[in-house]
Amino acid sequence: MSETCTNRSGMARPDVGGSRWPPSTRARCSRGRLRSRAFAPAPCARPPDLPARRGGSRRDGPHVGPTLDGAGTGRRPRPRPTAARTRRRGPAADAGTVPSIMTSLLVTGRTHSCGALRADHVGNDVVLLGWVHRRRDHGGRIFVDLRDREGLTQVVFGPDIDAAAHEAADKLRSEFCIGIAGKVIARGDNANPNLPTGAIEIEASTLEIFSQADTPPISVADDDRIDTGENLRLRYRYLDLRRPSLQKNFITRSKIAFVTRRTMTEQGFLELETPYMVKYTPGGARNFLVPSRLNPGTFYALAESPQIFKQLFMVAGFDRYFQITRCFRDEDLRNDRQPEFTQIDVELSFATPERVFEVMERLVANLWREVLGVEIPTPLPRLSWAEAMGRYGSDKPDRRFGLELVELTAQVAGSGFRVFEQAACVKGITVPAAHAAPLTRSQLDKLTDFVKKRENGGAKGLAWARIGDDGSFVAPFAKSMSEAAHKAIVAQMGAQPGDVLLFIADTWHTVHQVLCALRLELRDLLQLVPADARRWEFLWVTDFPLFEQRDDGTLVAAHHPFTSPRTDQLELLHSDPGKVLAQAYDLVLNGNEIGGGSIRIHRSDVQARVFEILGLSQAAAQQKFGFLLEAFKYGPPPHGGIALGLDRIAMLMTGATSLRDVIAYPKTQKGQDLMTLCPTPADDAQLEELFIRLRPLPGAKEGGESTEPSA
RNA sequence: GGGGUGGUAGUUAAGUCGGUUAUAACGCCGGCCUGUCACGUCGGAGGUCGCGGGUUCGAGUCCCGUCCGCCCCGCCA
Repeated sequence: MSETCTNRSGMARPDVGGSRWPPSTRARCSRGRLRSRAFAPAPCARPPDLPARRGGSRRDGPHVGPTLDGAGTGRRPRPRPTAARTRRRGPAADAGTVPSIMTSLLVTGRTHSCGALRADHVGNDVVLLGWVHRRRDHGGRIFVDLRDREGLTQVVFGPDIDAAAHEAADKLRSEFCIGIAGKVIARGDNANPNLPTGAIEIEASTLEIFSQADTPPISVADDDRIDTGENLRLRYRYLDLRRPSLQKNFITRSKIAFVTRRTMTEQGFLELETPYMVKYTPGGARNFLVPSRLNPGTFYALAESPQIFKQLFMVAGFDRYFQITRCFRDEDLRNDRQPEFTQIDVELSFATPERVFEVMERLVANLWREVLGVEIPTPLPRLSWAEAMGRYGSDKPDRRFGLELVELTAQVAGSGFRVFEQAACVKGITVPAAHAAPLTRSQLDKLTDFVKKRENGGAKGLAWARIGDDGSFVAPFAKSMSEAAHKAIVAQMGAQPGDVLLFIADTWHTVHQVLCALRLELRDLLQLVPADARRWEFLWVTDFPLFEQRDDGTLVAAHHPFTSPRTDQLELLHSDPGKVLAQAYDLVLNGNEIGGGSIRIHRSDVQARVFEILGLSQAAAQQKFGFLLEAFKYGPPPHGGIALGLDRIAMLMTGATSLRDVIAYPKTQKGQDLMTLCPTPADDAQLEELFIRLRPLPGAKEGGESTEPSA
């Protein structure tokens, strides 16, 4: 990267060219004092009418709370907004003119949420507290949709209901935070069937404005109607989070956490905590580093996961552990990846894979039943890694649709078609006639381009065939291939008239990678999974390979180095370690990996052999994991566990399309928090205390530019 | 590190081949309105076209650089 010095300041002020703050705030800085006076609320003169006293209160005049212009007559000098950028709305109350809290509806408290009232409540005197969602002013009637996290309730103001409250309601604007007191009345013919509270409304006798609001940069009321840019949403995250759709997500997320805690506790698991600041572990995901002031020159790492600590809990005899915990990984972000994320972390002693599955299946069943009202049949289906790869080309197959991969290598041997004959592996997908209509010649050309792309696996090409109504085999390469091969392919793929057959011939790896990508592309292209279909295809993928081979031929742990081989394959560990299968498993939902785990090694001889295969010397293993190996000298129980990605589960359960919609304060793709403008350079004094000196930053000019934030 | 895509009023977007005063909707401000519920209606204000540089008589538009958002590869369970 060549932009880091400017980049450093850019981190502090992402939009270096423009002003960081919206015009309204700039206006506030220069004219705030004057404007504040104009909007100074009147002190509260008398206690509010409490609902119980409402009957006799109207004559006394309502408590109108602090109003915008005192008496609302505009007698106070009100500076005319002259500059283009001046906003109408000033900041909230000046200090010193805050109304006495003793007179506030705050003291009365709310009687109901804004989503609670129904026809049954007609006649009740109620107090509601919330935000102005929308205001509709008809002169003699002002309607306000009052919003809190539970819903919307229509409040109506009128001169005949309460003149002063009606007059004050004239000043209400979007997102003012207010309280109202009044009587629930039936709406009769005017009921709004689109609102759960639509059968009733509140005739407001009291209005209290807790705080005013500038015109918000994000329209809370329009919620899903306007797709506000991600940068604005993140800068004003607290407004974004006011949107009912996001509130729903976080209410769901909270339920998920609650049901998890209850279900795990019911199953005998203890909720135990592990440190976030831990020993740096090389390998795996990149760690965030935390310098230690008390130990100059040394660093903690932020935990990638509680992995080792939960295993030590097993050594400690806690038997069953779970934790809803944050994990930190300094890797590039994605739509479904954040640098800090939350895991449901689980470990149990005397574990077998089935015992882990049983526990997690109960959790899944409870979550879907209690959060979504959906029954998930258990046990969940299982598929070995080898079968998943063979049938779907993926270790996290989306099984909401078919299009399974069909092995054709044997069928095309000796077919005469060189492209197929010479390939190490040939596989195909059958697109049934019912879905094949969009696969026109030009569309097939596009799919050919698709499979050639590097990110999709980089196949050399896509071979296709169409089965004619008479069963004929129609393909560009048909004449290059024997009739017998046509028949063999059709038979193997179970092709019917009208079907379109797609083939990839290449290395085993390429064929599976490409067909996996192609399969998912066809899912979207042919709309094989309707977006509104709430289908939940869970799957355990089991028996992962213990090791993966790197390009240089060395083996690395596919899961992590403490993963146990299958007990029936300990011999292979010596004879052919590359073939050893692990007691490792993933939980997959609709093509998303939502969890993964393994049975751990508890035998020191097996662990030693695995380290040996990984090329880890005894000394190196001792240095990295000495404390764990030492612990395993003292009677470790056989154990294993799993971690579920809470964020991804929340994303799928809420139907959110991004992790950012289920994480309250997420980071951007560059890992920045646009609301707090983080990260920022550190004070030199702070660095000095840590004995840290910055190296020249990439792109820095000689002599170095200031890295101080310019804001 | 790489590929793609976007940045125009408070917001969401349009802006043709480089050419008059940069449009629209919503929002905002003022007036009217007693049954709306995305209220209606009349009037008004509102722009550093992300930023910097260049080409040109002339740049929102073309070129170079840069910042930021998003999607993806690499990376990462």
